[in-house]
Amino acid sequence: MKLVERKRNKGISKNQWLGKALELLESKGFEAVKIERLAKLLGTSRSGFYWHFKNRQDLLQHLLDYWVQEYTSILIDDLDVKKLAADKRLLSAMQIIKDEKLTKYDLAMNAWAKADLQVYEAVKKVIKMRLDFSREIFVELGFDGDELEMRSRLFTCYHGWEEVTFSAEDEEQNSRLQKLRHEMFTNSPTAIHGR
Amino acid sequence: MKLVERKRNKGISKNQWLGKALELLESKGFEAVKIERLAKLLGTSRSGFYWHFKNRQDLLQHLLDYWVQEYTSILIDDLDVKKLAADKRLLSAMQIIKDEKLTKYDLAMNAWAKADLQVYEAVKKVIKMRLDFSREIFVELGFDGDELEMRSRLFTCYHGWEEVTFSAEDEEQNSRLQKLRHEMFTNSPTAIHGR
DNA sequence: TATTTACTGTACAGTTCTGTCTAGAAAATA
DNA sequence: TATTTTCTAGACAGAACTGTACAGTAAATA
Repeated sequence: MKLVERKRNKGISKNQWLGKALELLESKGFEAVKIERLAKLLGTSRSGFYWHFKNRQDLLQHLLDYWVQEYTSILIDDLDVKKLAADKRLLSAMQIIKDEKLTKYDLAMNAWAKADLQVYEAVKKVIKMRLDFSREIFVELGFDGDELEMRSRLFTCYHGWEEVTFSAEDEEQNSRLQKLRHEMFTNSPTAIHGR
Repeated sequence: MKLVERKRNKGISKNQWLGKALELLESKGFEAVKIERLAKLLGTSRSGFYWHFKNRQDLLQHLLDYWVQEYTSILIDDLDVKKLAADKRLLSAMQIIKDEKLTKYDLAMNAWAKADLQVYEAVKKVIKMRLDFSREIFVELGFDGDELEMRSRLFTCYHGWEEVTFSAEDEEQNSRLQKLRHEMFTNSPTAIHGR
């Protein structure tokens, strides 16, 4: 499923409605995703909307499905990434999350999840997928028990929220910090060698 | 400024409007903070609202001010915390953030910031305050340069989003993980002793 | 060519919200 | 006791939004 692409018919396609909805979801939150606003932004009337979707809830369900598919599997199921050794995989993941903006809709989805149980379940599932991905890496790197869990959480949480939290001003510094973070995460267990 | 407290008059006080608004902001997002809904939830008509606030924007401004004051300074300006040595201060901060739920409104505020420049500025300021707080600790612990920056960001980001990202099921495990995290953060520099 | 698919525009009824105004009323203060 | 403060209720006009219905149209397909 690729948004934006058209079936060379004439009017506003389903994907164009979804695309604009996603845009609005990100910039103004889910409560701002109004059919009337979408229509105005697309320069059309609302009637076409109801040809594609049953109602507003139906649209939101589609948005959720799209997000779960395109912003989680894309990294986790990437065959090229899977082939890599654990520490290269960790570095690669950091880079892909950044380059592909995989956390672009995380804020909106998490805020939405507070108000909608179905969204909450989806967000929970996505976090579990990401945690499992991280855990697999840290197991291969020789960690287990609390050490494994601590590192997986720290990695998952940081790379999920870095974009939201810090403005990416100094690209050169960010690249150095990423390398340092990678070293810290792949370092020998804190509990054994630490202190 | 304490919300909830009343001036033993009779009706719905300014703080009661603010309190309910904060509740709604957290659970449903800023777009859901509607005067009509607040009135219904408080069991009154909307007229009193306009006695306390100029309009909806005025209410939102008050919410923002309240958040900036009560959910950032409380830790950073805490005199008891300030007295502690750096590594104890780090541990203490972790605990206070959790116990006092200092990140309770972070999600809502960050989502709101996407749509409102004033909110964006406030959120940015809060992040800067937290980063400065962390940096001070890591300087005292002997870190500098990229190592200092990396640790400050990792700490600030993780403790800002832990609550949102992970469900706090196993309290005993969480406490062990917190200790491990503390050890990892206070460990000798990655770049020098690492590998 | 005839039919189906994929839409568009307009109109309607109904809900929820906004801000303003006016007429109170009870509690606090002078 | 008189006045001021702190509210409440109800009505109004208007904007924004919801979903439904219906008539029409251009492109794709049979």
